[in-house]
Amino acid sequence: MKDSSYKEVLQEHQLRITQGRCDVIRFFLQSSYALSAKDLENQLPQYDRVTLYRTLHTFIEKGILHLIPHDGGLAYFGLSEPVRQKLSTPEADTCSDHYYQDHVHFTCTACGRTECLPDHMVPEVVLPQGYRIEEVDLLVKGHCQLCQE
Amino acid sequence: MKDSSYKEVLQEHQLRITQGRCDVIRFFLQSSYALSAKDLENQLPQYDRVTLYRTLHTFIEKGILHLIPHDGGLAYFGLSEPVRQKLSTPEADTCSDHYYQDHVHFTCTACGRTECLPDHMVPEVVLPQGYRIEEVDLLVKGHCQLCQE
DNA sequence: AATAGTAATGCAACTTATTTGCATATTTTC
DNA sequence: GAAAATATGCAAATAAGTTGCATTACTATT
Repeated sequence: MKDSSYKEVLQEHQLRITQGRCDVIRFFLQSSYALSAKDLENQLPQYDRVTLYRTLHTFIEKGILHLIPHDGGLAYFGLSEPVRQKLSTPEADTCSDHYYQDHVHFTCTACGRTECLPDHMVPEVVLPQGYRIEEVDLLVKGHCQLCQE
Repeated sequence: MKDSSYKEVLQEHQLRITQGRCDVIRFFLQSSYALSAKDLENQLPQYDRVTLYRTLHTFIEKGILHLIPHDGGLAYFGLSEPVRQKLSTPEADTCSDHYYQDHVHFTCTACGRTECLPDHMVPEVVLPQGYRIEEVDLLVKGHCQLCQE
């Protein structure tokens, strides 16, 4: 993966290109799991904690990352699917954020890791009159493939 | 609602009956929304923060409350459905925790409140081979009935 | 009803997560 | 390459949640 792809992602979102932001995106891209601020802190010790937090916020705002709902404690983040696709298959047309809002998140109660399961769409939800749905998250807990006894 | 009902709930879960625990249950029962530790702290200032945290943990362990996944840093809690039903309609048979694990949670992005929608069950989820599902949460975000413009 | 055993509470202090203000350094634009 | 705008780092603050320990309150039993 060339740095130029990261640059594109940042530029498309009106963000300045900095080493830190590229490193953060790279780290997310390389991870199959959702990451917390703590994870960034551990893996990118060359950057200040505060910078990492601010980068996370900026990326959430811009839609580069999404927040993954969880039971409390740490906040977890995942690369948004359009960005991951763009960076994984640079040839592909970015077709922006067409449908990929809602997918399944899986948290393993054994190893504690959370992953996005982008191939599993969330079934249609019907709510009572008067509710306007903006986003749906399906959170599954259990044991992942690696943690079966 | 008589205090005797709260007592029953506590007794059924092998917990000592204290004023604090009764007050916490009452507060959850009166609220249509999920509550955080902060909410308890504000509404029940006669109790120490630590006591409220411990009460929440105990109630989660015993199944009186359930944790509600959430985007932010705070943990949110809701009365578990069998308990709510028992306390709302004391005549009804408690038929314990038969099916009521998985329901829909709705968070309003305008007023910020989260509510349980116990009448909306979570649809069956199918994951790839090798995953063992233990629990499913469906989290919907949007505007609630009171927050339509 | 008194009591002994056990569990719950309050307080102080601690840890961990996250945020804010401000001075400095880095990007971008012209 | 200089000016304007934005990002970073540091220090310090706030906020959420936890732990240890002494004290108090509940419960089962006398």
